[in-house]
Amino acid sequence: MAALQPVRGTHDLLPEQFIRHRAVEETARKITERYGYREVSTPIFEFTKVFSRTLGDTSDVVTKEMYTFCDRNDESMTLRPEGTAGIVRSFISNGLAQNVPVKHFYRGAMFRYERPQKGRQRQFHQVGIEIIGVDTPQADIEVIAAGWDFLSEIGFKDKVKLELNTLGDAESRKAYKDKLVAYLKGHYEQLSKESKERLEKNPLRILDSKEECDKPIIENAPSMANSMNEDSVEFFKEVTDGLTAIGIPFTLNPKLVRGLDYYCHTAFEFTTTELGAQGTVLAGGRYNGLVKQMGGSATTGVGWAAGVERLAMLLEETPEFPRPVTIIPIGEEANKEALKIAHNLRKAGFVIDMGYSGNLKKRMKKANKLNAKAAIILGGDELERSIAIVRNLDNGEQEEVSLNNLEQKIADFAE
RNA sequence: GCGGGUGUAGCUCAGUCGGUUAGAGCACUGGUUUGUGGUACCAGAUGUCGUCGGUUCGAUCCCGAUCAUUCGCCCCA
Repeated sequence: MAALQPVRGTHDLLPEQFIRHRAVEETARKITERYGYREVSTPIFEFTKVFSRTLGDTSDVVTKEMYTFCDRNDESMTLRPEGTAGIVRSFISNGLAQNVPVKHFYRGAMFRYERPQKGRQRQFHQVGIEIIGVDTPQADIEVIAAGWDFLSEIGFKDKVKLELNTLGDAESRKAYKDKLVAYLKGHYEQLSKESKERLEKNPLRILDSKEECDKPIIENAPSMANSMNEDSVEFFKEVTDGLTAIGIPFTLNPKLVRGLDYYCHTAFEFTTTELGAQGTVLAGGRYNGLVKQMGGSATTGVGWAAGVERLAMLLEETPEFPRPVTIIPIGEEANKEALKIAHNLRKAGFVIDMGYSGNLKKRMKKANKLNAKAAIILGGDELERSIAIVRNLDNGEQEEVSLNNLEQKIADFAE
């Protein structure tokens, strides 16, 4: 029993599920392509240090959620828990600093050892984009706009809400962090157990706490905005002005922070209330220090990632599979002929299904279940006369068609 | 990693206050219709009642563990 179960937190994607995933991924690819993002694929595993170095050694992702193993050469490898680190590594490995700005789209499986629940698997899929090498707020605006267009295109315009914040540049961020920690230490005893831990690891996260006892403390905490230096304020203003100019609605959320250490300046999150606790559907931000931190020359980046499973769940309708035309041969001779006919029709671009077994009735049923548009019935009698019966399965009308005209006839069903 | 719920047919779920042949709907198979689907009617098949252990004369039902799933915390896409 146990051996035949999929590993905890992993799932098979059968056709009905997969077609939803594909709709999400393809929409993302198509829309971001309009913005000039080109698809790339980086390995599903990397040297462990690619992630440990970049995600921050205190983040939960690195400390307890990575699938890390030693290969036969005793090198530490890790299944990627997110996409940005791999994209940045490939940016450096391939010397793409020559080609900035680099605009890449990616999709694929990510792995995190977490406790599974709705919208949270151990193997899950993300689509994402990164633009590397543009320092100005235009890139932030473009990236957010691409995300917004993508979500609108799959029909979630009214289901998601864009929240926005700025973490400021390194200087502002450090200044704020110091101020916040000093403040929180003054209220240490009243903090929740979780927040006491966070105070060491990632104090900004406390702003996001849902613990009741933390809330009044957070209310009166020094605000991030007051610690922003002039450059950071100006940068963020350009981002918000730009979004307003192109009509993308957003709400400012000064408590919005990022889980991974490499983010600065713009942080944004598209959330929904329809998925329970896992409401974040697409999130990202700017990461100015990341490329350098990984060993490249100082280059800035912005990007986002979206959870494919979460978006697929939000999809109201399952997209339709292409409707086939089913060929139903009866008898040995017809079987042989059907093989050729099917082959030719497929080469001509039609979706052709073949009824392989059972009597005519069974095969008709099967054709109907596959939502076939038509059935081509080919028996001994028909074969002798070089015709086939073409039956329209939507209205039940059928007619005899010469084998020579079959392709033309099937073309009538194309629409 | 922590706390709660759930686990019975392929799916959705009922049920047994612990008692010997465990049910329904949908789906499936066959038939009414021997070369014509969708509708209708008739008939049929299907379960180690998640797994392991305990209590008991007897456990699918009670207890424990375990696995999975789900909700929340945590974290995050």
